[in-house]
Amino acid sequence: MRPVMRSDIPGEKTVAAEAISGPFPDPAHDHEHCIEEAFSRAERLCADRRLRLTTLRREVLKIIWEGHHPAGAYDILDRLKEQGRSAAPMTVYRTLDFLMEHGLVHRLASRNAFVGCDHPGDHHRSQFLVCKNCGMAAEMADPRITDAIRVAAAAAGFAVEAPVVEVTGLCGDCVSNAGSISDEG
Amino acid sequence: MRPVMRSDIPGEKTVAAEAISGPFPDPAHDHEHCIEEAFSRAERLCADRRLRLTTLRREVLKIIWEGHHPAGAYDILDRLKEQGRSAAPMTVYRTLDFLMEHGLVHRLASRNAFVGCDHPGDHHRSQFLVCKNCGMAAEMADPRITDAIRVAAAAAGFAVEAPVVEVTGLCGDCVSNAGSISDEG
DNA sequence: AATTTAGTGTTATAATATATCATTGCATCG
DNA sequence: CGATGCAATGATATATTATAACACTAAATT
Repeated sequence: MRPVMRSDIPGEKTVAAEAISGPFPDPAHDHEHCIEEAFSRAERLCADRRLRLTTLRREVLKIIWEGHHPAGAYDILDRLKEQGRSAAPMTVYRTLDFLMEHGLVHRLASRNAFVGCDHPGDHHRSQFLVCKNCGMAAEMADPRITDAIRVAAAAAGFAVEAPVVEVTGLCGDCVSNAGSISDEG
Repeated sequence: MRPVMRSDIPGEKTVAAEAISGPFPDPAHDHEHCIEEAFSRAERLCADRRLRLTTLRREVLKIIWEGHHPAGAYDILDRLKEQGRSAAPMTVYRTLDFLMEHGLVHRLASRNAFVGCDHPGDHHRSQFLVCKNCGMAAEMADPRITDAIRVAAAAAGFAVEAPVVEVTGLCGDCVSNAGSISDEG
């Protein structure tokens, strides 16, 4: 409920402060921490499932977690090449398939782009908010949305399997800064 | 929310019977009638707005309304060519842009495909159910879904502009016929 | 070590979508 | 009516996103 405010400076940086404030990260949050967390989760998940978190997979996961902006497959490819890795589109798509299969990243159908998931593992039903100004994406798992969809679908005799909910709009920061330049991202 | 039943034979064909039964059309419905209705609506809308419903636009709209299955841009292109029309991808995409701009068709981002809209005009917020077995798509405009999304977004300080809701699953018919062959479409 | 399987490299191509400029056709105005 | 302007279409080229198929390597299993 609390609006994201630029005045929330990370100084007394409790871990929780970054996690529970809402789906969008604070603009001033410690992103290195996000990345570290993403890797701990990925490592734990792969260990549990006896999966191989190879160098390539780590590299791709890292690139995706460079920001909270969805990354296109060919953007990822370019970054891999910059890092000296010989890579082709297949390299990227195969790796993304692996990461998606295990819930470590999601694909945004409305943008043909990929974004990291901060609670991988369970095959959850999530929704995405994507700011059309700064490009930031946030994931929610709101049961009221899921339920509303399931109920409406059921009324049509339809059995839901894979709901896609991707909402374009303006994030709190960009609403506040409305009118100013659009190069936040 | 009466289930769709094959026993609804079109004989005493009230206009309403086809329209209000739910988002999915009856499998035995009079589809010619759907097409006619789609064209009356398109003609009325274009007349109202002083738009030109040209031959090309009619052709594309007709192709899209050949069924309730989303059609890919290149499928539409192929059909146009079959009809003797000289056409290139641009032809199709331009025409689709026009039809979408005026709400006559919608694009399904999760399928890169286009489907006719049976209540064009208002810039409505609709949701789509797409059967993964028979491929049929149905449009809903359920305010509970729209509201749930808006409320959840607002809690994140996010202002909704364009919600994309596209649900894959099984339609009533395909749930009923579950286990049988999957060539309904 | 031999075998098997998962992962990656590589090349080619498919599928979807847009940019740009030329041409045609329709509407309107003088 | 013909000149003018603009909307629509034609046509060519190219960008962007994604997959197929096969060869090779590395890791796990025996």
